[in-house]
Formats: sequence, C-alpha cells, structure tokens
Amino acid sequence: MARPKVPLLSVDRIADAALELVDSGQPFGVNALARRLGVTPSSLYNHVDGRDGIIELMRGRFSREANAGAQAAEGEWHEVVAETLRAQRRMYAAHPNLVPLIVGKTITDPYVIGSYDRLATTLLAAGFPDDEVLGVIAILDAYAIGMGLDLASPHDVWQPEGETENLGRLLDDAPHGEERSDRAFELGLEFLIDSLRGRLARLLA
Amino acid sequence: MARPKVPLLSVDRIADAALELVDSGQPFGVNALARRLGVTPSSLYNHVDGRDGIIELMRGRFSREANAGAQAAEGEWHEVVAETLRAQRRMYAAHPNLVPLIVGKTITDPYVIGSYDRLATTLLAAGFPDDEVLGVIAILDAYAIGMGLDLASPHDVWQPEGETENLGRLLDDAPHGEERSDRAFELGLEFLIDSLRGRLARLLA
DNA sequence: ATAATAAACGAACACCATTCGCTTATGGCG
DNA sequence: CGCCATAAGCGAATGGTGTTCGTTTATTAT
Repeated sequence: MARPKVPLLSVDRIADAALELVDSGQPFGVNALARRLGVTPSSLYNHVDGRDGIIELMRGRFSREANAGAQAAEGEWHEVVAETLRAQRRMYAAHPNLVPLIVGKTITDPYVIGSYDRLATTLLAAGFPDDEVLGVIAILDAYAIGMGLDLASPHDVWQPEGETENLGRLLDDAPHGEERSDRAFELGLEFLIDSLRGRLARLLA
Repeated sequence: MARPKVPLLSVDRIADAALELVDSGQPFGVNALARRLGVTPSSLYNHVDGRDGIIELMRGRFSREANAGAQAAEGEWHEVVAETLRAQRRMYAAHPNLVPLIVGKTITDPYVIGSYDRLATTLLAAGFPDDEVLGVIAILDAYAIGMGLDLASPHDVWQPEGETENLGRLLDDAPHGEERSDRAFELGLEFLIDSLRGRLARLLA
C-alpha cells in the first residue's frame, strides 16, 4: 500500500492505541503497537518520534487526566494535598503498567510542572518554610510513586519458596490485589497528612 | 574455546561484574555483561538463569549488603524499622541505577524474603494486628523505593520551561542533589515512624 | 578406564527499534 | 489544468537484544 486516500494514523490514534496496549497488560513495544493499529511499524515514524516519543505522549495524556481529576481541589491545604495524591493514585490505578515506563525520566510537560508548582504554592501558603517545601513534595511524591509501583507490581510480589516465620501466613490471609493496596494507600496518606499537620503546628508555635 | 582448566565464570563473579556494569551508568544487558567478563553471552547461561536471574542476583547482593549495614537489628521496633529503611537507603544511594531494574519484578530471593519476614515479625511483636502488617510494610516499602528512585532520577527531575509561581525560585534556592534528598528522607522517615507509634498507641489503648 | 557432568564456544533464532528507499495520493501554486 | 513538494503508507535491511542448542573438551566420580 502506498499513501491511502484517508490517513490510517494520527498522533491521537497512536496515543490511544498505545495506552490501550499498555493497559492490556502485554509488554509495550513499537511492533506490537503497529500490529494493533493494523499498520507496519515503520509507518508510525511518520507521525511520532519513536518509542520514547510515544511514551512521552502517554505521559502527557496521563498527567492531563490526573490534573483534570484533581481540579476540584480547593479548600484547606491538607485537603488539596490529599486530593492531589488521590488523583495521582487514581491514574496509577487506571494505568498501572504505564508507571514503570515513565518512572525516572525527566519531566518537562508543563501540565505536570504546573501541578507541582500549585502544590508548592499551597504548602507555602499553609506556612511551611521555603527550605522545607521541596522536601515535603519529594516525600509525598516518593510515596505516591512507590504506591503506584505497588499497583503495577505482579500480583504476587513476594513468593516465599521455603518456610517463613510469619510472612507466608500473612500473605495467605490478606486480601490480595488492588483492595489491599488501596487500604494501605489511604492509611499511609493519613500518616503523612497528620505528620504534616503536626509539623506545621510546631513550626507556627 | 572448550572447557577451560580453570573456570572463567562463577555466580559471584557474574554478580560482581553485573553490579559493576550497572554502577558504571551504562545500560544493563547480557551482552554488555559478557563483554565485560571477556566471555560469550551464552556462557553465562551455564551459571545463571538469564537476564532476570542476574537482576535477581543483584537484588540479593543488594539486600545482603543492606542488612549487613543495618547495625541495630536489635532494639525497640521503631529503631529496627528506622535502621532497616536507612540501610536500604544507603544501598539505593550506592547503586541508584539498580533501582529501576529491580522495581516491579517478583521477589524470589530467599534472603530478601527473609528480611521482609523479619520485618513482619518485628511489627507483629510490636503489637500491629495481622491484617495491618502487610499494609504497613507496603507503605514503608513504597516510601523507601520512591526515595530510592529520587536518588536515581536525573539531577533535573523538574525542568520548568515557562514561568512558575514558586517552584522555579525554590529550585534555584534549594541545595541540589543527594544532600537535599537525604534531608527529605530523614524528615519523611520521622513522619512515618511517629505515625506508626501513634497508631500503635491507639491500637493498644 | 569409563561415564557423567561442567563450562566454554559458535551458530542460529526470534524478536526489537529504527532507517531508508519506493510508491502513490493529496493539496497548493503557478 | 498541470506540476511538484509533501504526506503517508509499505517492504527490506540494519544492528541490537535475550535465549537456545549442539559441539567440544576438561574435570570429576564410579
């Protein structure tokens, strides 16, 4: 086939299919993506900047979704913080397999920057000192990412082969999968927010 | 070359070279590793279970190092928890490029399993109920991993291109690199431990 | 002495991301 | 209207990856 009368591909269609592929659980790859689009791998390069470009495309889509979800967060600073992290988590939960792909790569997307900026502003307004805000953000971010990875990680993160003192028993009894992860997330979030409140009270005293 | 008089490879030598390769900053791969060992890639398969096996090997070595570094494995539960996480962090700091490789993969190394098992036992002995221990471990793990990724991530994680309200200024003023990350880590660790103490007090009340 | 195992190699395989040349349809300009 | 640059597909080829398999040979055990 040469050039078709109506284009088969577009950046949007590629992004959609890529997220679809990632969400399907199959490993992400240019070839698999092309197959899913009914197209030759090389055709993608007419629209998109290779593998990393496609991943960056998904990150953009991801962050816009997350930002849209947290938009309704006005109120006390701790509500904003909680809602921001919950929105992030909702996205991680919706696209867990995307997390390992986007982790550790430099963030330039203005949407993401903007959301961190707003978070910084919120924390400053709450009373956290200049030299502590970035640290707090790092803590919150680490927690969110870590719990996001928890969602993405295989159903059986720990696979004890031999005898264990307690771990094996706990694993057998505990509810597996997303429910357990969600409960843990909320508990840890409570921990962090409470600690931040305490810290703030001490700072303002 | 057929079988040499004295073996060129051993599991230990492979693990050493693998960590060396990872720490060198070059991307980890079986071929690159074999090249570094002066050996054909296929030779590795006489000693080790493929790429994932080698990564798991590194994880084991990593964990052993970390545990060896955890001095106060005895003492109050919160001291054990804090020292465990600090030891983990020291290892993340020593081998930041390993972090992206080991996240999200199922853990089979018995030693690693054992260390989680011991943590579970410690928390149970402290008084945390059965149905909460795994959640607490998940929280601690998420935090440690997230902060580990923070160490591994490029120096300029956030790169604001346009105007920002506060983020740009904070980034300019703040101390960059490992120092800031370490301070944040200690602060967040304090948060988590304090919260756990509070939770425990409430549970035992 | 002989059989089994260990440990290397090289060749081959099936992917993978990417590049390049080829074909052909489309859209703008003279 | 005709022309031509561009767009958008394909197919072939490149160099990379992890892995398997058969072969050779040294070591060890029977």
